[in-house]
Amino acid sequence: MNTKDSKKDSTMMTEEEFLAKYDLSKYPPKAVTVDLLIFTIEEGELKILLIKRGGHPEMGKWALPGGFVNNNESIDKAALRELQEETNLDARGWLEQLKTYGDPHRDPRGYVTSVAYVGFIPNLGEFKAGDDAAHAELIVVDDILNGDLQMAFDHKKIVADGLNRVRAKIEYQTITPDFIPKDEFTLAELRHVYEVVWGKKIPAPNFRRKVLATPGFLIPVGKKGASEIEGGRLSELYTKGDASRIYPEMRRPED
Amino acid sequence: MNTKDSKKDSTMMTEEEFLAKYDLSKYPPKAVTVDLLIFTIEEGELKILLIKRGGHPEMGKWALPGGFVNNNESIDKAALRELQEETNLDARGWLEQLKTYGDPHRDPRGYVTSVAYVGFIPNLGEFKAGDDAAHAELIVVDDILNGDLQMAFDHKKIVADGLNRVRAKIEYQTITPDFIPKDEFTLAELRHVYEVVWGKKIPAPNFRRKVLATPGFLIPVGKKGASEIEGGRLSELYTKGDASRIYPEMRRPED
DNA sequence: GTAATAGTGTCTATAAGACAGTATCCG
DNA sequence: CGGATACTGTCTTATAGACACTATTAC
Repeated sequence: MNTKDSKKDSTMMTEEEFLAKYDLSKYPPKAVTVDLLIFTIEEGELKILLIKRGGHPEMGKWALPGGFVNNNESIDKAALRELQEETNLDARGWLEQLKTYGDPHRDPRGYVTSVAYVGFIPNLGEFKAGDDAAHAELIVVDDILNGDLQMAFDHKKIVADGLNRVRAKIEYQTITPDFIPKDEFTLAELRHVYEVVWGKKIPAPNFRRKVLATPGFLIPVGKKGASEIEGGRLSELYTKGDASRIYPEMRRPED
Repeated sequence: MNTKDSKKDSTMMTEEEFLAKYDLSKYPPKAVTVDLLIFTIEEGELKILLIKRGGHPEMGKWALPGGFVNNNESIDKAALRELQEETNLDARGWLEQLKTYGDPHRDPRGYVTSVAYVGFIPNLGEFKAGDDAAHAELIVVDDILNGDLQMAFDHKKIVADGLNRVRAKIEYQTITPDFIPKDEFTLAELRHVYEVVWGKKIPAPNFRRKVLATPGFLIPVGKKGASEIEGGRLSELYTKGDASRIYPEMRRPED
């Protein structure tokens, strides 16, 4: 680490240029926001929390909830704060960074850099009533991607990216129990999460074999629980275990 | 899409408040940078391009190459531009967004939001000589993570995240041919890429079976090529096919 | 009883791990 | 020829797909 040497080597850039290059004030400042993709399952359908824009631009169109990152908080922290404001819930379930979108033309007001987060909150319908949530609604994801719903900015693309992430993530991470609004659940309820997220039916016996063969995924409670739908045999209840990976991955049906 | 209705529903926020909330000038501007994690294989070792900092802060420590995002370019475009400046190469191989790091305290000069990109450039040693590359060097990744090399800011953490991404990515994406500096290559050379990135030995016969069983991964050229190392039988040459996924994934040895 | 769902068992196909044995090259 | 690497074949084990069959519940 001989800094003297490294300075002398700098034939292609003087120290002055180096400092100028790293002077924050000389470089174009940008707005940094977080956008939240909050998935939930309601009435057997995969939905996402959207807000109908009341101001311009893009007035009347649907947008992802979110807001600006303050100077005294990390981006992750800003995402959790916005989540709390939008849903009245602390981070239950699961929340992680998806991707950052930045382009001169995605917002007409200026260069907005927006860091998108994906999350999953069970039972969201009961809780959404935050300050900012006046216009908030749960919208069926399929209607966003394949319907004629008007989405603001590039938010339709972000929803598509987020859905891909969730669908891929549940193949190898044991996060699906967090998508169920109860601590104790049946295998049918867990299977239902996979079926709704993937939009595919899964053969029950093979699903059972796979999840029970993954050590630490599920812990049997020893009690029987009622099926959600009437009729049929009572089923065993399970809790989430401490394993985080499913290996080999859970396979997603093809068609 | 009745905008009149949605305005009337807005009991918790007036239109004025809404506009104020979305006025860019009222929110804290931040510097946005891109950081590049450029991996390469040189002399059988996995290395990454680093720059020894000639200015303060963190003078004398090693940092990821990168720079500020201009107002007339997207973040992706800025990453490609910096790549060109640092390596004198257009985007060969593979480059994708990794993650965004933003925290009030990660840079002492102010709130710097930095969008990290991971990439892989074969044969980098021959090309790195860009304007900004005066202090650039290829550093063995293991020395960064497990050695006593001094890294600036949170860049050690970013390198760790990037390595995990690359290691996971080559399990299911057919990007490894891009890590070889030739269009026509042998199976041993491809296997070598996996072994260096994972830091694990792979049984050759099983590797061969797996990659050849993946349709569209490799196309036999019909010629024989010399092994890199002296001695031994000549091997068949292959080109990259048009498949992008390996399914089921290539498994990474455990120990 | 019937209808409906939970759970078991099994047969088959696919894929991975391990490794012996053969082929082809260099010197 | 020997040494080295490329390639083939095969046996075993693990896992997935398909699906028949039994068990337990509500009515």
